[in-house]
Amino acid sequence: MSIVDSGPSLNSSVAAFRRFNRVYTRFIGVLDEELLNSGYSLAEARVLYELATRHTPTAKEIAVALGMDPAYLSRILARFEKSSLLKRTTSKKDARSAYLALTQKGKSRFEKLNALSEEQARGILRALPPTGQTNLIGYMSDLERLLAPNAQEGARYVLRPHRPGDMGWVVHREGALYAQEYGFDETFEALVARIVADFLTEFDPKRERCWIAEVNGQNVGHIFLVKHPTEPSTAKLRLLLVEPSARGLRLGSALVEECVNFARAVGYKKITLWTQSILVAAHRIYQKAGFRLVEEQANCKFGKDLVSQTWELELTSGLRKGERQDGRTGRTPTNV
Amino acid sequence: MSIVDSGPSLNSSVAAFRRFNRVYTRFIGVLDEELLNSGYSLAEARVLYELATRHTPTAKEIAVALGMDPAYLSRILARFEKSSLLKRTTSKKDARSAYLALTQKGKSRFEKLNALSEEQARGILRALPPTGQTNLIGYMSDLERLLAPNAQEGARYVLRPHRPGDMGWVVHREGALYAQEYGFDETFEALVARIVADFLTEFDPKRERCWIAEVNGQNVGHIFLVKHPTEPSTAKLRLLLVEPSARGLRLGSALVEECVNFARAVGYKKITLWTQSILVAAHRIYQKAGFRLVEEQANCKFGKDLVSQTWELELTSGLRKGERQDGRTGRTPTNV
DNA sequence: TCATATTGATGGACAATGTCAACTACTTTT
DNA sequence: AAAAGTAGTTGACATTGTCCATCAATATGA
Repeated sequence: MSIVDSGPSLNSSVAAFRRFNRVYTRFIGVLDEELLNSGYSLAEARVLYELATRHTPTAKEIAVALGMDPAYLSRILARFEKSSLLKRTTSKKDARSAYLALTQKGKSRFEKLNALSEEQARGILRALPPTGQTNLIGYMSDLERLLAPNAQEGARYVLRPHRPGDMGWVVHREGALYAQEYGFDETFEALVARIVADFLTEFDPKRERCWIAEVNGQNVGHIFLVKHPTEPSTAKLRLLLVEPSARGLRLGSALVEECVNFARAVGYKKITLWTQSILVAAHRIYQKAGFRLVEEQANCKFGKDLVSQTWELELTSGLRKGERQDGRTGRTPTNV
Repeated sequence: MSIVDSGPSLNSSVAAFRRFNRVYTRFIGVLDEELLNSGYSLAEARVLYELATRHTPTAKEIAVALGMDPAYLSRILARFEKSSLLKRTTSKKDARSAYLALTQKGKSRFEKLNALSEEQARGILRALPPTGQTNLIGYMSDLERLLAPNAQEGARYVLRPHRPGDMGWVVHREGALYAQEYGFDETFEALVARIVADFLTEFDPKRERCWIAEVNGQNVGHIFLVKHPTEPSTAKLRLLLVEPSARGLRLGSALVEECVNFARAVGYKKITLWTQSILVAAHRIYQKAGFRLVEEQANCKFGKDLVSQTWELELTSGLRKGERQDGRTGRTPTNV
């Protein structure tokens, strides 16, 4: 067929790109159709959304945001005002424009519409298997980032304690990621499984903790702080991981910092951690947090020749959160 | 802000999903706007596209594909015919419908439009760095696959052996699902973690196996067959799970059948399994596969009062795949 | 076999959606 | 202070899409 491109990869990328646009146009069309039962047209619904989510916008602002004809918008706004969903206040700075704000009634109408759309989205997400859900959201935010690189602010992470299923997820990601990036074999995944099993069965909430990092409701990283098996005043930091998709958020440092603060708060005198020499990105994080490399040892593990390392951080020095031991800041430790 | 949901993670997934839809709606809008200089309306362009890429479609076919009002389509087609872009041939099978085909002129018009859209796509892709390009296309086709799962096939599953990361996934889903549906506590997840750790470290490929079920590339179920710890001629079936999203595909039976066939093939005489009385759906599957309940025992596990069960299947009877021991078929076992 | 749906396609009427250009009332620039 | 520009509005109008009724052909079934 002559329409279908042939040849090298840009062409087939173009074809894939266009096909996706067709499919997604259709998909959005179906979503929108369902929302049309709400009594508002699509254009109205979008305007309502912008009105509700912005702080006293002007008409211009909304027209630009939605790529909408100002005349058309003007009429929609007039309609909203007439049915008292909207109040306009003429700007004092520029008497030509007016600040727009929803009335109580307008807000409640929006809430209804919003709930409808949310319910719809929820339905779609629930119909997918959990990995499908995670992937969907992941791909979407990746795409979004590629298409609108400026509006990045959406990527804020949240740290939370572990929940049922999280330990399995930890094993899953450690196993998959280290196999993919460093060729570790399945004995590594088995080791992680044992570590988390022990963590769960011997968990001491007062002196141990796991943090899970989420972005957009998806797990993107984790870290553990556990008691040292023999030394009561020493804690072990374990299983630090940050998903490739979440790199660049300083999430690794945030996780380590969280651990160190907790360890200090519950009275540990020292934190040790065990890692591999090839995990260079992690070393920078440990270093910045004040850990020092104290031991190296070559060994053959996880199907690879590796050099394992032990790092330590003394907590007795009176250093506070944010201060460094690596000498890169000029500040001297002060009192506690 | 009152629109932004708070609370558990499905909500923030929903928010991400909706945000993406807004962003992409806008993006497609911009793309479409540019194409409007071609002299054809959006609807016309889409119809033209369908006409060009299908083999002598009927109007119905196109209306369905585009989710379009048949009357509206009818008018567009009439316009096309009038400007001789289109030829209609009344069907001999059904004189109500007509086969549609572009004329030479129609094809050339389409080519122009197509070239325009292709140029546009090319422009967008070229503006991205090469990795961005690859990623974009990758994310798009992944998304597509998730949203429009293989239409003609329906939901077909694939069974495959385990890969790195799969054991973690097993723990994750067992932990999350049993916590959610039956309120099991974290000791259950710990138990599963130990089981899979042992499976990995003592794995005997000749006599043991794990099957992972996939639908659309997403894990949706699993099962394990392992050696009995003491009886060499006995196998243990473990960790059968089917995701809620994949129920109704007879996946559970397929997984058990796979296990039983494998056990028979490598010479086991008996399969036992350990389960809980509350897992009723699974029992039907075991029963259908010929297992019999041989023992029940009340105990307190996983934070619940439970009755655990042992089921057995004898493999010595010469039964073959597909035959039953429950007497529901009239067939008598034949030779093997 | 004959009455009764059902289906594919179309036309009329009409509502909704969107566009263009002109205009008002202001603000900024020079 | 004139000229140019901007936010918002209005009228006229074209486009786009929807609903309903209808027609002819076909399928269904007592």
